Amino acid sequence: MEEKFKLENQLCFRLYTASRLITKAYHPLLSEHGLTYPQYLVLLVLWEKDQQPVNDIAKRLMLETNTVTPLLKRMEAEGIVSRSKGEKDARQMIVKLTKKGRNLQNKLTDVPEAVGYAVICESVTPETIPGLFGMLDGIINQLQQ
Amino acid sequence: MEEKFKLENQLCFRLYTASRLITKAYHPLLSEHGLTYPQYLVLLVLWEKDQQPVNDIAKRLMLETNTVTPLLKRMEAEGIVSRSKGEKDARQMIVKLTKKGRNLQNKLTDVPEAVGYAVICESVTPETIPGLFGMLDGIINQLQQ
DNA sequence: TTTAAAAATATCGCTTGCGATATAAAAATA
DNA sequence: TATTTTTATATCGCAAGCGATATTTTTAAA
Repeated sequence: MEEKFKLENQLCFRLYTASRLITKAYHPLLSEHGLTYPQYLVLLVLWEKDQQPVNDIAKRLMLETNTVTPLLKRMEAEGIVSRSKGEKDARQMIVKLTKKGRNLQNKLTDVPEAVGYAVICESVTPETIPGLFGMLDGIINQLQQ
Repeated sequence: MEEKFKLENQLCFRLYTASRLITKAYHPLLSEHGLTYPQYLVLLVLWEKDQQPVNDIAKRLMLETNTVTPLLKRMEAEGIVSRSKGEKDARQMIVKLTKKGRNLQNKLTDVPEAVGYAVICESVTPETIPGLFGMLDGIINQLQQ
């Protein structure tokens, strides 16, 4: 068997696994409030800046609109956001936090820290994380053509 | 807005995005041969060691069997693997490469290198990758309780 | 040896994620 | 102004992922 095909030598498999496992770590913290991880990401975006068109949210999360649109519809059904046609540009759908969506920030105040602690280990510490961020950002930049 | 909720400070979002984008980079190389990325991972596992029960494959990929079973069924339908009941243990399903499944290794010989080159950038080089692997392995170890 | 517990798969239901494509509105061009 | 192109969303179909649960077989315990 050639080295290049070994699972241990695959960067992608590590990223894929690490990503899935962290998302899993979020699960109990988020599902308690009826949220999924991608929905939480949408909230992070809207808490930073409310009232954004679908496209801006999708770009920020580097997702396609055909992923984000149904996601937002489910969040609308949950009463977390509202969606309304843009006034200047009738093509746009402006997404806005409801009171419930805003209040979730207080309820989730411990989540970032809890997950942060969960990943701390010998090779991942406050000192090494900036380097990790830099490499992941490098990969992301390289791949978003 | 608190720092802890900013998208830029989230490790998970970076992993999630990097993982998705690399998987996307694989897509044209794999779909050409009728494969998806998770199916390619199953092939990596079986090329290393053929004839494995579902559970061993799932453990190796750190996926649940309820993800792997349908995946393997689709691969069986494509004629890439065969599935048969274990002889010693009738609960097991032994997964075996077909000739087509084995031959795919030759057809995909350029894939690992192609994707490897695609991610090389200033912060991700042959010198820094071992450090990145170490940190991702640390996270993975930490999270698989 | 019955019975209970554990292990290996599988089924179900739901949310993502995305390629391909459609629709409607705005912008650019003729 | 009429037409074409671009942009913003949305729809469709399919393959993951996974929590919850069911089924079958094996192992352990009573």
